[in-house]
Order: sequence, then C-alpha cells, then structure tokens
Amino acid sequence: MFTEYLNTLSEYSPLSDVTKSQLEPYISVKNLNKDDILLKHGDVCKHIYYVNKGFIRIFYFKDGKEVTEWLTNDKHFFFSITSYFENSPSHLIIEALEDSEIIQLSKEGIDKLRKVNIEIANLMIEWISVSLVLSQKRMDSIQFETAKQRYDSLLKMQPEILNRVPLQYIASFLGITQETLSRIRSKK
Amino acid sequence: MFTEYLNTLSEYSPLSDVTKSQLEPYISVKNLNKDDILLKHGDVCKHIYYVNKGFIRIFYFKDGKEVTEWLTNDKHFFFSITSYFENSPSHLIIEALEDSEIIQLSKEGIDKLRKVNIEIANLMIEWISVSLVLSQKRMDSIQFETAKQRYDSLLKMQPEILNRVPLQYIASFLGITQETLSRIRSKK
DNA sequence: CGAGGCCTTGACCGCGGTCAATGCCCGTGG
DNA sequence: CCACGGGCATTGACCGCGGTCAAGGCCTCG
Repeated sequence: MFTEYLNTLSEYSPLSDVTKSQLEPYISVKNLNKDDILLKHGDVCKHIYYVNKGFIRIFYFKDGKEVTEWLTNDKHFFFSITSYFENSPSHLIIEALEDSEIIQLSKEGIDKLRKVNIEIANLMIEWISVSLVLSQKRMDSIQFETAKQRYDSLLKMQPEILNRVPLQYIASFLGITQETLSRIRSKK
Repeated sequence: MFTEYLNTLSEYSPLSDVTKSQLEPYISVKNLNKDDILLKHGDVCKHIYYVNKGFIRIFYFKDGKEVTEWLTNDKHFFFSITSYFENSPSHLIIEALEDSEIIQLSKEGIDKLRKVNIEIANLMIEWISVSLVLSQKRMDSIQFETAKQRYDSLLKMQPEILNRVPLQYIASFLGITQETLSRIRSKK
C-alpha cells in the first residue's frame, strides 16, 4: 500500500521500512471531482497533502475578492502553512480544478511520530526547509520582478498550466489582475 | 556557560540537560563593533545566530543598490535562509548597526546532532516553522499593504527601531525608497 | 570652514489597478 | 436548430502609488 508515495517521501529524507510501516496508518486517499473543496474556510488544516493526479488551487477571500495563493499539479506536496502550524482556522480554501487524486498524511500522525522517530523528524525538517526557501524566493519575485517577468518565468516553469487553469486564477497567482495579464499576453 | 541562551532555545522546544551539554561545544560568542561584517557576500552561512545585544542588518546588492532584507535587535534569532539550507554562497551580507554581541550555533553541530538527537530535530522543526509562518506573513504584507500601512505596523511592532536604524535602511526593509518613506513621514 | 553623509522636497512618469463596455464561447431550453 | 444567457477574456479610459532623477537643506566631524 502507498509504496510509490512512501518512496517519494524517502527522496526528501531516507526512511527505513519500519518507519514506513509506522506512517501507513496515517495515510489516506481522497478522490475529488472538479470543483470539489478539499479544505473549507474556517477548517483547521490537519494534513499534508500530495497531488497524485490532478490540479489544485489554494485561495482565499480578500475584500470580497478571490486571491489565488498557490496552484499545483501532479506530484507535488502542499498544505495551508499558517493553519497547519498555528492550528488556527484556515483563511485559505483548497479546491480541485480537475478531477484529482490526493494522498493525505495526517498532522496527528506526523506530530505523534516526529517526537519519537528521528527519521520522521528529519523528513519534516527537509520538507519545511524546502518550503521556506521557496517562500523566500517567491517574496523576492513579487517584490522585484515586473508582472511580465513573473508571467514569463511561470510559463517556463509550468508551461502546461495555460491549458489547465483559467487565466483569472493565473493572474491572481501572479499577484496581478485579470486585465493586466490580458494586456501582457496581447503584447507578444 | 550559555545557560541563558540554552534556556531560550528550550522555549522553542524542550531540551534535556544531556542535550544542552551536547550543544555546548558548538556554541560560541562573537563580539562585533558597529559596522563590522558578520557574514560576507560569497561566504556560506554556517551558523544560526542570536542577537544577545545590539542591532543587526541583513542586506544584499540588487543592481548596484543595497536592499535591506531584515533588521533585528536584541533577543532574536536570524540566519541567511537560502545560503544555510542550500549550502550556497550567500548573496546576503550581515552587518552590525551597533556594537553587538552575537551567539552562534554552528550548522555543522546542528546537522550532526539532529540526525541522532530527536530533541534537536524537533527544535529545528519549531524554528523553521516559525520562520515559515513569518515569511508567509511578510509576503502578504508586501503584496497587499500600502507603504504607509507597512510603516505604521513596523512602528507599532518595533517603535525603538526609529532611534537605532537610519531611515534609508528602514525604507529598504519596508520595500520602498528613501524618498517615499520621507514623504510618508512628513504627512502626519 | 568645508566635505560628505543623510534626509527632504519637487517634477515627472510608468506600472498596474479600477470601472465599464464589449467580445467570445458554450451549454441549455424553447 | 437557433436564440439567449452566463462565464470568461479582452480592450479602453482614467488614475494613483511609488519609482527615478536632481537639487537643496542640515549635521557632524576632521
């Protein structure tokens, strides 16, 4: 069960077979249809998720408007950082943009195991340090790159996003309005 | 030795006496005069630092101009995130804005111990997750708040910063130019 | 007293936001 | 099968925040 998933975890930090079997009880699969909600506003994020198949959007409402915080497709991990760590009701909403298969690892399990299993503690360290570096880089790009530069590098990193995600979400993810994205795209 | 410092560490995640004594050999103190450089451009960040006394600025050069990435005073931890985790030459420079006393914990020690000592692994998790939440909040503020809002909340959080840090550094830390900060300040 | 660092002030401008109108595509029902 | 309505994207007019460049004021220190 979950062999492929557990191997993916091991790539971050090696896990012994014993550790893998300790994790198993805390892993489950969730199948979502397009437009299904994985995490509602106000819920506490109690899992670290992995997109086995599909496309996921994380967003929230700001002054009545949707702000897309993250877009992620196959084979990536994600979770609501603040809600997860602070155990606070999430202002983020997680939804499926396509029919998706999500593998989830429960926070309850992670927190229990990381106190006694050092492999899991170190997995956690690798995981969140990658997120931290990513978060820093994203901040840098929002602060110093123009909207066009951000769009261009998104296209380079994830070209398939254009066919799978509505432009309004991409715009919001880039930190700009739909109109601005449209103007950027028309000039080239 | 370093009792107070070790107790501060314990506040993040409890450390037994055994663990504390394991950490000791990797702790050292560095005294800096005003304008001294703690980490040069191109060096790899090999410590997690703690300001016991003084004021620290982290900055880098962007198109020939200094960008202040972080300002921190007494009783806070800091390090060059990307350089530390990716073991890459730092594009950041760390300098003392006042005579300062820095306590440093070596990465070599942390990495050695966290593989075998679960208390230290968990300390590291608490540490990084705090940074991660902070980083997310900072991104949010850069993306959605106006320069004035950011200035006002900085004043609320760290009022003493005004007396201890030149305005040009504060401006850059807020993500704006010196001129814009000056205009904000003159209107009130 | 003069030089240099730091801060302020003014003139100008461009990126990207807002609001509103229009275009385009597609699914549904008469 | 076509007509209409709604969701999504484009386009235009306008504007404000904050950046750039340049000049000038004010301290401090040699």
